[in-house]
Amino acid sequence: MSSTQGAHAATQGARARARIEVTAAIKEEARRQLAAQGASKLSLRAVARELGMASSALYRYFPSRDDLLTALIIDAYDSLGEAAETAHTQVAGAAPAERWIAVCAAVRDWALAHPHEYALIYGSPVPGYSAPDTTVPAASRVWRLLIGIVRDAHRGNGVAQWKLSAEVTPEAERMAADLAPDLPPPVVAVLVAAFAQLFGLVNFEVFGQFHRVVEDRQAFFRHAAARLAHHVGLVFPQPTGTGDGAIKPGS
Amino acid sequence: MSSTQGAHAATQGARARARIEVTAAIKEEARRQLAAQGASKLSLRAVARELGMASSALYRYFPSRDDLLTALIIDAYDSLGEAAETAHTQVAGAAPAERWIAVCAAVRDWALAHPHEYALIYGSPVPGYSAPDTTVPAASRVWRLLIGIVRDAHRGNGVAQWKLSAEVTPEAERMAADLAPDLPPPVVAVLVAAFAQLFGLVNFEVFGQFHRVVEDRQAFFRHAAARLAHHVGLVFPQPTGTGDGAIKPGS
DNA sequence: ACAAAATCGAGAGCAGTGATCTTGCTTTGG
DNA sequence: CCAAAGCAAGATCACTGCTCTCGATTTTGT
Repeated sequence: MSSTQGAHAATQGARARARIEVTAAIKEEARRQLAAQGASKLSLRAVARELGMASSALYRYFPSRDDLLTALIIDAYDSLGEAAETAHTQVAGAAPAERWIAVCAAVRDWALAHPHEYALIYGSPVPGYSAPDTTVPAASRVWRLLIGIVRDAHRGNGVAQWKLSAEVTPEAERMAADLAPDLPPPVVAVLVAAFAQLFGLVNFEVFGQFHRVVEDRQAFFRHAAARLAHHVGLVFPQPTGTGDGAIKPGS
Repeated sequence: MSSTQGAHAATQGARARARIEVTAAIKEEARRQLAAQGASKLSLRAVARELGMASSALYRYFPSRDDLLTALIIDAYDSLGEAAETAHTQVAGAAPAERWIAVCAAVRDWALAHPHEYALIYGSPVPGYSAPDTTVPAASRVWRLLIGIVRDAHRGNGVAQWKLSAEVTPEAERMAADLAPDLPPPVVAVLVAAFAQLFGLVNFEVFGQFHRVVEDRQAFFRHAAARLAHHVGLVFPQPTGTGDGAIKPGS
């Protein structure tokens, strides 16, 4: 039928190829409805209607509505991860603190551009259950990115001075062993917290909690992200001065 | 019918009294279903069924399902605010930093005890739109609490040393004028960010994002809340030492 | 190459949902 | 005491997720 019956379509029968095409079309339309009306109004029947097929036919591709949603969740994680990675590679040469901020800003930008998909992955889980383990690899891309930045800083000299009188708790050691065995446990603990706090900032902005509170949200976020970077120990290359960040809490 | 028909029920006719009783019963049953299955599975018909009334009768009390939800949202904000305030008064005499941590812990505890109600107010907005302005007063109770703590610290001597080379941005001045004119703008800016970051931590924990990452979440949260307190400038009364917090980033 | 097996699309149908409308009944208030 | 307003119930509409069956097509085994 279509003109795509070229020479390189030999991988498995034409039926398998049609299957992934239809699957992609379903996800595409679903994503459109998701972006338009949100996850709660995503309707299998409406997707089928828009695609000109019977609603029952959809169940050949996704066993249930929740399965469609988890597929969209994985895609959203990947989309966010890719956006973050792209932003990161574009500032690959910069200091770790700059890279940290760039990645944070990329996360924020993506979230603001795709609020409903963001809500799908970092808002409240839609029906009430948590996503299956298949989402884990896609979800950890941003994790890896930020951990890598701190690791680079730790190896190189962009590193923080962490004169840590901070106790090495057993929990911090556990997390460090799991996530980044080459980093000092207190740094890992702070990093994990910073990760959650980053998404707290994005959450408040995307979900309108900053309405009538913060106006220049771009600048506000940048400052907060910079403080977060400073918090995990990343220092900014200072043109003049002590080499410390702009904000210096404590005595 | 009930035994509550005492002498002080003279306020308005018995019909008005029945109305608020039925309204309360509806909200109670709705809250039960909400806690049991989450907001997406909250069904008007099921509530009516459980209450032994026709589904259409419910619309005399709540014009739509969303109106019921917003009523629950306001209640949830109030419940959280009350829990936080109770926790705060119980440590009224303590140092600001201790009180800060107590309030943060109360927020976390409440969220873990009422995950679905928490998701209603700090997760992604259920249908896709943000709650109307009627929720604002109830929502700001925790805000006021934390601002008050920092204000107390600023007035008293539990205060932070904020040797702020931090620039006073116009946005920070705006927020300070709106939220706490008596506080230095940079403190207000950091406070607002800390607020969002606090709920980022709670979000990750309630929504399972810390699964297989953080195990001893109680201790982890306490440390993070302490760092947040330190971040907004609150210092801990140190038995011995410099008077600084346990964690000292920067040079 | 041909039959058997797996896959697919469509339709009908079930149980459930939010919301509206009409019809009587009860309480209220002049 | 009787009209007016508030209330509950039933029927109904348009919609949802999901299951099942039944032909038609494709793939696969021999």
